[in-house]
Amino acid sequence: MREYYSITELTREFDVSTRTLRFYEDEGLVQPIRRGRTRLFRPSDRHLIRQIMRGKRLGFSINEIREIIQMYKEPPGEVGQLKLMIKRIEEKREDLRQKRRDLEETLAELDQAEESCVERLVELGVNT
Amino acid sequence: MREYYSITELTREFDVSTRTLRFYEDEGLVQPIRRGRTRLFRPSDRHLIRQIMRGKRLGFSINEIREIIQMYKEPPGEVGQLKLMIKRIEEKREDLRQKRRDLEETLAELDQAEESCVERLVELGVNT
DNA sequence: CATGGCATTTACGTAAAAGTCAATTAAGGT
DNA sequence: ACCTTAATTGACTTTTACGTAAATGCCATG
Repeated sequence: MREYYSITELTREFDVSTRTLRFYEDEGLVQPIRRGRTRLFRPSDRHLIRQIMRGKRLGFSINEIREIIQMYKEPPGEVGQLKLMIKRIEEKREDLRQKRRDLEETLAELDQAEESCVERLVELGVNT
Repeated sequence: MREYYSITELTREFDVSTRTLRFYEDEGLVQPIRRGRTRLFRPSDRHLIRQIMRGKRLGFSINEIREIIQMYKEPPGEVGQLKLMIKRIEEKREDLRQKRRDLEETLAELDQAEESCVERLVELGVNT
């Protein structure tokens, strides 16, 4: 496992701009350490970026992503906090399950759409 | 099946503002007919709104949603167009499959996070 | 030491997707 | 006819998530 990644390495890996990664730092989503002024991203930062990108693809806002990332961290020590966190995790999961239903429905409709197209091609006597 | 829906009925059903529905009309996503100045939404418009909301929850932009909606429409008559559409549909499906992978991974991590919390509670001797 | 090539900071810009507000207008009840 | 309520329009504003440009720093290499 590499110790550090440069900002440009990560921009290439995740296909984002340096501006974006600095923006995530401003937002407190990642905390690369500094050597002088240059940022050194650790594997943990890299993993966070991976999670951020996943969240983005799923249409979560930065704030939602921040919430989700909180959930991946060490569970809190206090009982009330723990119960609260479990509740929030359950909410997010419900959110994701809704997305999954949306996703399956959309996929199904696209399947149908494609079938119509293929049928149409057959009608037109195209050799598939 | 109802013939027409008023704008406010639909704002209630989908929990959006009138501004939003008018915005979608401006964007050409729905075309309610008019009686005088008031909009009458047909079941097809209602269905479109349902699809729009689904797309939004999945993080698609208005433009992407517009593209997807195009795909649900009648397939074009020309062979080249048909093949192009099939290609685009396949692309969107790949997009959705990626989202599905993201979703499953996120769900799995949340499962793990919750488990950690529950374990923690047990350690603290909380009667679950 | 000058050149090239990333990095950084600061500051301003912008597109998307609505929200908000004010001024009208139309429709329905009494 | 009048009043109220709901709907419309248009203009302006806001938020999010970065983009972009300018000025400058750091450092390796010829």
